[in-house]
Amino acid sequence: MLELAVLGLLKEKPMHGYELGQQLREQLGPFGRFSFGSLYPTLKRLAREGAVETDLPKGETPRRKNVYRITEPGEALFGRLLEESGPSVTEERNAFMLRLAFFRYMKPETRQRLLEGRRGYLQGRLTKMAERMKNWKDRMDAYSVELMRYGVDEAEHDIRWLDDMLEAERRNGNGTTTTPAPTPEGAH
Amino acid sequence: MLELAVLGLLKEKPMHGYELGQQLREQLGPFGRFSFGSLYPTLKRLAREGAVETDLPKGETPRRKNVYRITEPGEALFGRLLEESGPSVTEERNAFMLRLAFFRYMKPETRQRLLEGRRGYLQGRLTKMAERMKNWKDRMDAYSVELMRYGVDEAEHDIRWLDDMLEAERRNGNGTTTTPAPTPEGAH
DNA sequence: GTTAGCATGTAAGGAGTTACATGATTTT
DNA sequence: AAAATCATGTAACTCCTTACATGCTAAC
Repeated sequence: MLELAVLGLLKEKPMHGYELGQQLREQLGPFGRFSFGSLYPTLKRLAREGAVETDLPKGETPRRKNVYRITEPGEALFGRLLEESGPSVTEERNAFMLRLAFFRYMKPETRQRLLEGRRGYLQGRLTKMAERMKNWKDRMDAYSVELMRYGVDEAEHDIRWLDDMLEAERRNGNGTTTTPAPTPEGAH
Repeated sequence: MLELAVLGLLKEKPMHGYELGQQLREQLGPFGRFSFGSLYPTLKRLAREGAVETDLPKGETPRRKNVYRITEPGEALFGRLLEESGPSVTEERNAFMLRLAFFRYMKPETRQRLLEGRRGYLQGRLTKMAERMKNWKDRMDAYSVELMRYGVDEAEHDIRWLDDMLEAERRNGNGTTTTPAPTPEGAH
């Protein structure tokens, strides 16, 4: 999570830790909040692994602004983290939203896979919730009902939203790159 | 988090671990997903601490359905966890939503405090995002823009939603009953 | 000249996951 | 009788937070 976010932000431009922390808050907003207590160790680890590097003279103890930039192995790692998306990515909102922030770096088919994956997950939740609403002999209190209603509304809203994004994906050359699959669907 | 959820669910009725797991998924839906790998140890810990109990003969090795029920110390703990809400509760959606699921157990003033707290937090985010949108000389790609738009829309939607709930709180006697009661079911 | 924010870091620990392991019961 | 799902549990581990500690730099 943090690793992916850090690498993604460093892809845009080299930054020092504190600035990265600010960018994390600004850009990802509520979808992924990290403290400096995890950010700095993550940067050091990535540096140790060679995924990022800083321009320190030699064995200098840096202090005051260590600017990191992503390396080629780091780019490769970023790519792997971005593509390797298990079910957690479609099921956890924050994980999905973080990926969305880096959609521009994805292959069109990965984007589509993710969008459809999340859509499917939400559709499934919606079905389950509808069932649950029907046989709500469950004496639910007003607040639980409200919580459930919120969940249903959000799922419906997000499905529409995902559909819009999927359509936009299709409009913007999806056929230019891969996806040779004919898939003879009827007219639109 | 899990502790609070478990105690809250056991307040409604005694359950065994597996059933608790199902209820967690059903009732809390996407706002808080827990695995059995954390649920069982949590139950054992709560039992050790005396917050929940099961009706085991003596030192029997249970296996197959251990029904737990909340104890008085457990109720007290639940109450404490519910009231002791730091900024994380207003800032983290899942934490807030979990509280909402147990709103009926809260004092009206706690409910109001929480609703207003979250409203304030969202309002603050909205202001920051608006600023950021204005000076978006930041060349943001379409996906990041979409992510930001989603965040703004959601915040605005949630603020309206919270306002509705706050008004409903005010309408329903703010000083009448301290517990709207979970429907006392006369059945056995 | 002192408060606020910038900048970096570490240690201890909390809270949960994944993966594994086992066996009973129900459904097909 | 096989497969699914019910039911419980443990061990190792991941990831991140909290709290602490330090010192610089800008603003008031």
